[in-house]
Amino acid sequence: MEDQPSPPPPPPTIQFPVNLMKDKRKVIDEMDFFSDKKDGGATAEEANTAVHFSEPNSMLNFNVNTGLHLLTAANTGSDQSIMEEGVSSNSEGKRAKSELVVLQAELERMNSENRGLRESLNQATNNINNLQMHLMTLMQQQQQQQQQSDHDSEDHKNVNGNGLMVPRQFMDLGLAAVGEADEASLSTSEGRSDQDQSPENKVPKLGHSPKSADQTADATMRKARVSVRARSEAPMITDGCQWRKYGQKMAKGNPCPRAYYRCTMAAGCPVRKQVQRCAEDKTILITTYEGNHNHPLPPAAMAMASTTSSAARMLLSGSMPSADGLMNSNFLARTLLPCSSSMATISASAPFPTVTLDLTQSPNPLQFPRPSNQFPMPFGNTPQNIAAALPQIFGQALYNQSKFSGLQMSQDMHQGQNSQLSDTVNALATNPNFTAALAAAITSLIGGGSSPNNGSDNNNTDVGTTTSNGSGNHKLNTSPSKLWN
DNA sequence: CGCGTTTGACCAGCGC
DNA sequence: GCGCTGGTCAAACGCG
Repeated sequence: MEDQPSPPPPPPTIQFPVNLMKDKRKVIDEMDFFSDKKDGGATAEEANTAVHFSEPNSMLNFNVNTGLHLLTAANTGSDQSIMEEGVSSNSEGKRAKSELVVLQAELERMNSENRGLRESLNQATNNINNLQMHLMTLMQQQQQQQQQSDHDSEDHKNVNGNGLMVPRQFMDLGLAAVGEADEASLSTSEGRSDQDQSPENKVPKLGHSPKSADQTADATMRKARVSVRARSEAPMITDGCQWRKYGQKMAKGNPCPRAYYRCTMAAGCPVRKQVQRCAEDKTILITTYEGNHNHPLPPAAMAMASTTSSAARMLLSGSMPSADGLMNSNFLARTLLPCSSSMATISASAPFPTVTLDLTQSPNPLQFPRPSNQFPMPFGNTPQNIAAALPQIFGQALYNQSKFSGLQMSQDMHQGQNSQLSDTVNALATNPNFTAALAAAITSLIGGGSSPNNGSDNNNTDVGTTTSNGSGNHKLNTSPSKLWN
């Protein structure tokens, strides 16, 4: 795929730079800095940035200082030019020129600051990714150990008695290539259909030969859904994909119509989503995803795909007909957010098994020490960004959950056997890096989500989408009332 | 004129 | 079989 270029225009497939570049509020702020006369605002912004990311301050300062240095140089130059102009007798022209030079210097300074901030953003993003990868690595190591023990116990099968579920299948799922490899791994390399899909674990009416197992897996995956609840006044959340609306229906029991969208990033992509406002609280936007993308995805979309596929897999793998076998939401919640609960719930009573990620709840349960300000960058504060960033936070967690749930089932919830896993989870949960990053991100998301100002249409920042994504969303934005009635 | 949205029609599944 | 509901299709429409 296209590696992200870093030219000034926002790369079409990368979320964060797009956010940064397109966040109009940010631009306005910068404009304010500009007009306010340099130091005040910019310094505050930089300071906040440094605090937020707990990045090596030196690095940030270095970046910023670079900008300031350039500014200083520019100013120096301007001073010189002013001095030179001063030799001439035309004071009016001199003043005008000096103003122009000052403005140019300001512009240059702002550009430098933008560069610095962008670099900070990239660093923060990398840090987040690194943390996720680190977490993944730990999980996989843990999982491999668990596998081995399970494998040993398999030799003495039924010693454990239950042998309900073998978590192995979860392990092989790579998060790295969620996009296209997602489906591939799902249908091919996992080889899960034969083992994992033991009759009692299968989704009803599915499962035959290995070949058909692929198809059934797809079909099943398409049945599994991930629902995201987020407060947003925008008609649709932006999640990194391009969507085309193909229908709208009035759903029973809800005065708000339900809109149907199809992924248009690739021909034949089976992914669909439904967007509907909550009947009780119309500020809550419920977006339900279904299916797996059959094409490469931008990072933001990959995150969402990760979420959906992970959730689907979780459902699939734990897919016993009964709900109780499927989900132990307490465990899931605990796994997901050790300091919170009930942000992720799973419903088996729905027509299709559905994972619901609820971002509408108060951030209070999160007791992480949070940065003084919100994570400013990768996910700005907008509802769209919230939704876009959400899977990045939860996708991994859900993915882990899927493994945990499988483990849990396989071990029949014996705490003794889970202790190792719990230790890992606890270790991760108490890892300052992990918790700080997670907390900052989540609090940012939730805090932003509940912010009343965020739903304004000008927040249609096309988070991480290809630039043309705006077209669909934009049009919807122009007539949000349609979805509201 | 192309593309995306709108919207009524159509179809399938389900319960009675 | 009938009606209800959810989901999809496709012609009409609107916008840039």
